[in-house]
Amino acid sequence: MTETRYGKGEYIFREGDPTEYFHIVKEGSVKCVKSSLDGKECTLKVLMPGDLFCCDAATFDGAYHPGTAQPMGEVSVLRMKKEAYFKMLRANPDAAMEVIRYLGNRLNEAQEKAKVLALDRADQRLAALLLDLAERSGVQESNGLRITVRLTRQDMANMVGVTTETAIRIMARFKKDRLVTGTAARLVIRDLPKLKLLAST
Amino acid sequence: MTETRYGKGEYIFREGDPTEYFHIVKEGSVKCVKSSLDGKECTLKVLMPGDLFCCDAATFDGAYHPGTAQPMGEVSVLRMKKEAYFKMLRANPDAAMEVIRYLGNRLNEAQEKAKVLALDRADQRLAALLLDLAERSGVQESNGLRITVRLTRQDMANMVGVTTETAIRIMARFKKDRLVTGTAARLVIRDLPKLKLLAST
DNA sequence: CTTGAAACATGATTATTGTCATGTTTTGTT
DNA sequence: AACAAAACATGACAATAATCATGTTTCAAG
Repeated sequence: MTETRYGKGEYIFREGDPTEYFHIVKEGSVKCVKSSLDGKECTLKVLMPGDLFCCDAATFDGAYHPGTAQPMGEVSVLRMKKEAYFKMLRANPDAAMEVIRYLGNRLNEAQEKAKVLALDRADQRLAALLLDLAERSGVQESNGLRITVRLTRQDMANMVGVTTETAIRIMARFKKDRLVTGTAARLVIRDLPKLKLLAST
Repeated sequence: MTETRYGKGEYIFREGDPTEYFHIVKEGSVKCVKSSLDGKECTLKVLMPGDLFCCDAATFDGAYHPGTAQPMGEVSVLRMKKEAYFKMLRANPDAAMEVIRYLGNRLNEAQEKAKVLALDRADQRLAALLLDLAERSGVQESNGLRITVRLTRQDMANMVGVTTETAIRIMARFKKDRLVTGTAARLVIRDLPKLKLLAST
């Protein structure tokens, strides 16, 4: 298990690269991105410390990465040769069962995301995203729940399948309605209950 | 491993039911459905013989089913108590590794689906659906590739996140453009290459 | 072979989101 | 502090898809 550091502008791996390693996030956060032929991008998930690179399940059965892993700021990643990892799992039923549970959870999550994309309006999807981020990376502050991952409006847009302009407009509305404040550098959720209501209405 | 048969109008399990069994499709096909609070439904996947109920990954780590499994016509399903299945996996590294690979593939598939829902237009999503079905259940016939799963326009709508009317209109256009013919009972793909082109443009 | 229900179809209208254009503010770097 | 680049913002307009209404065809059960 070796540790590697990545910085801004680098890639941990890119869509189409051969899958040599199994990865875990140690420090910082990592974006999993897929792109379509016409250049549009879609961010599947933001990984946090402890996450396996599940957005890249190809590690488990595939020769090539189906998406790109991009550091958000400075990150530190642990990695292990795929073969060694598989050997370890085979010798260690507890670890294998743990991975099965983990993948099952990620699969449920991905399907929940597909449901939201299929059925909900843009503002509901964005509300759902903010709730997810709040849960996974929020810290309580005097004026609300601050999201510690730095996300621009464009990042949010890519995560919920809308254009940057639409994300900006919806966030402006959220701000007007006092649901959130601030931008990428300092995003604070001010009214969690209302956001929850919106996401599920 | 016991075999159970289900017919029209029945459910194999419903969203919210406790997860007691692990399931595999033996014969026929099964719809995995999630619904939102306001009654809208979304079909995540159509399972075919040999498929694990992966659309319901909760079996692997969750107390309740996150979606409903509904037979499409007459189906036969194999099932096993969850505990017995886990015990088997724990004792059998080959089987466990197989499940890990399987879940990895399903996860990639779900993420690909999320990407399509996030970035593509309704007609492209429908084209992609037809291609997927053709690959998984198509049989070559004189006039094209017939899809053996019986799918109404409404089923298709639920699978790509549009309304029934929109699915009907798009299918009508596809028919006019000689990409497909027929309806639920007998759906035939007449121009696979053009459909592929549309799906990725 | 009826008959009722489901599936398919189509038009008119509205809601939602994308596109393009342009301008301001913030941020990070030298 | 000056500057460039990125992020944020907003308006006008177009495209896409939802909604509502209504009618026809197909299918399956009795």
